[in-house]
Amino acid sequence: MEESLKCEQVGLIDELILGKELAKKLCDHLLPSSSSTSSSHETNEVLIEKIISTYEKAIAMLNCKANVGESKAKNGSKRDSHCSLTNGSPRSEVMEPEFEHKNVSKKRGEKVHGLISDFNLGFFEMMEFRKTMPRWTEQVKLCLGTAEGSLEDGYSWRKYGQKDILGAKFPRGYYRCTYRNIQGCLATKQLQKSDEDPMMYEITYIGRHTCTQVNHLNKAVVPPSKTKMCIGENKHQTHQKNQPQEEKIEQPPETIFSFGSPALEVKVEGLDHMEDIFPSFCFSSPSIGSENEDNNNIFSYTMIENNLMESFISPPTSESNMFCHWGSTGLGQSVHSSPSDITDIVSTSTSVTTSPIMDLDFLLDKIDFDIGFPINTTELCT
DNA sequence: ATGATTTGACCTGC
DNA sequence: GCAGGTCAAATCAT
Repeated sequence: MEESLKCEQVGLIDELILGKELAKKLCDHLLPSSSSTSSSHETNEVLIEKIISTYEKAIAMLNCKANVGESKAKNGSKRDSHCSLTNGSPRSEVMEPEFEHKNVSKKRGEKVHGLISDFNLGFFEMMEFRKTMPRWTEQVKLCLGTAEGSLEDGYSWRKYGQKDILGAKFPRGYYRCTYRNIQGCLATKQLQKSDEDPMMYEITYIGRHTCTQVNHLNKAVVPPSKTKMCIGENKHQTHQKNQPQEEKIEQPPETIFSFGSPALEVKVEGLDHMEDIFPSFCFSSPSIGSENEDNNNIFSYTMIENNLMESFISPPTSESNMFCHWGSTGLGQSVHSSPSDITDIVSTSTSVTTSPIMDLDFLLDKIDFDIGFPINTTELCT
């Protein structure tokens, strides 16, 4: 049993490595600076197909493993026998032909979800996954004249519920990633208005985004740093008037971020590791890169899959390629965006750049698990 | 017509 | 049994 698991794991790793190699090859073909600028279209197509096939195999392996494991693990549960490739919804039932339809809630069993997630986790894996999802809380203060919509964090959320919470004046809003069904992204957040200060919101994020949303790179909420971050030109006026900056700086592990607009102030709590939020985009600066290097190697498989596939398959809609340009040597590489660039980027969060394809250096760096964020946070904060 | 939000009902864990 | 979290039909907005 253990051996077969090992085999699967090795096979999975092999597939992923293969994908990486193929992506590199493709990069060589596509990069203008590469030796072979005369890229053969056919060859590129073949490489792309191979890459896709590689990741499909890897997914299949994961599915196989998941389906085998879950049926054993959850035999006692009311919801057993529902191991299928669902979109992750606990109440979604997409049955494989060989599975009996049992114990389906009268109401909710009626509607069978047609969408099968690319994420392809089995039902019970999903449940377990949710339990272990990273979870952190931010406190966001809105200033006067700022619409609630300004709480947006660069990700696209869809509200799926609202609930009165015991002891809270205001109901709690439940949001999930808009791309949940399309890309299987399980990220959710809960928005709770503070009792004391209606302008203060507590946002609880649950789970990482595995979807490909480019907006968040422009508006990213939480660039990891152990110190306060100020992005933008208003870095000295972005805090609550009655709260000195120094006081906040000395409050690790809570992290406070302010943005170009004075409208928002963000505190982050409950984070053990910054990579919990940005598994693929650890905002390490060259100056702090070394100490965070280990953490930066953490990379979500689904992020690889989603981003990579999206890059090759989807039409180029990237808004932030200039923001994501890594040097090919990886971690802590040269910053293509100067602090002033970043100011521009943040302040024009809705602008769209016209870079035709996702930067391949960027892609490769991700594949190399050497992810660094091109912001020198310490410079910005001084 | 399509997608997002609202809201009452349902499910689960404590 | 209760509270929190989620679903999904109904409704609203574009």
